[in-house]
Amino acid sequence: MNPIPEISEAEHQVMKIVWKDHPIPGMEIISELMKRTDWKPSTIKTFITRLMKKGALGYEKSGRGYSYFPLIEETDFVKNESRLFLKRIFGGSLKPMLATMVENEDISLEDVEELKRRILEKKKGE
Amino acid sequence: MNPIPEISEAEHQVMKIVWKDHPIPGMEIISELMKRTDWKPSTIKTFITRLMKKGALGYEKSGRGYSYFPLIEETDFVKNESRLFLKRIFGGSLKPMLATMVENEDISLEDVEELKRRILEKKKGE
DNA sequence: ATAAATGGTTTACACGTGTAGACATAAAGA
DNA sequence: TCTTTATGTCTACACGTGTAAACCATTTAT
Repeated sequence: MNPIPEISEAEHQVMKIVWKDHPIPGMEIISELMKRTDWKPSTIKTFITRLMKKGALGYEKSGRGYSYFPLIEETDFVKNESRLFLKRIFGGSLKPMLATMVENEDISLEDVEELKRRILEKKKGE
Repeated sequence: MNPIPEISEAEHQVMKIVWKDHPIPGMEIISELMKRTDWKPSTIKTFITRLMKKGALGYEKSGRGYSYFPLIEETDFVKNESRLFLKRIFGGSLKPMLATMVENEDISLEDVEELKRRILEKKKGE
């Protein structure tokens, strides 16, 4: 996986649309985002341009304009952000992070059982 | 807990020093941070000032200058950042987040057992 | 009392980000 | 073909952040 570029919050909104469905025409990105936000079309265009400059989006001709597609995988992005968060707030150690999350968010015993299964699965594969 | 102000990455470094030991003289914050970073004293002073403006640090006279202490709890900050992260990257749901973390970071079965104990403890207290 | 040192306050500047208008170009309709 | 319309590019600006020098006040040593 290529190094993930820095993606700002607003840009992330754009990426989420593109990850969901691509290649997607610029026009559709805009109308999709205008449902959820009160950004003007020019604002969204700026974000798309910036994402292309950052190497996060690629494009291809389609109809009157372009269609866009992701150049970075959502899973890679999520993995990267998670690592950064873990490092930034918990010095990189998972345990205190899990403790905090469990302390403050809703989680059931079944969820933990599932987690256990996952870990077993993973260890088996190694 | 009062609403947590936005604290930038560099400012967070300052907060970590102050959380560890307070009230702490400005001078000590500076020498402590100069060990870990290559920030100039003026840079660190800027961060301290901004944190005071944001209501994250308080101060009291001590010796020739001031000593500083946190106005927000580290646990509140961590809780807040965790929520924001969860919301931003995982739409607020804990389960996919845990799955990702477990998938990509090292975690042992014992850790999960401990997690289970914690949850039981918490549920008991409710 | 003056000078030096120590630490706090003001000012500065570049870069990313949120925000968006103005401008250009190409396609489509009259 | 000429005008309208849709879509992409350029320019703009304020605010936060990283970065730091310059300046000022207060204490301490000479």
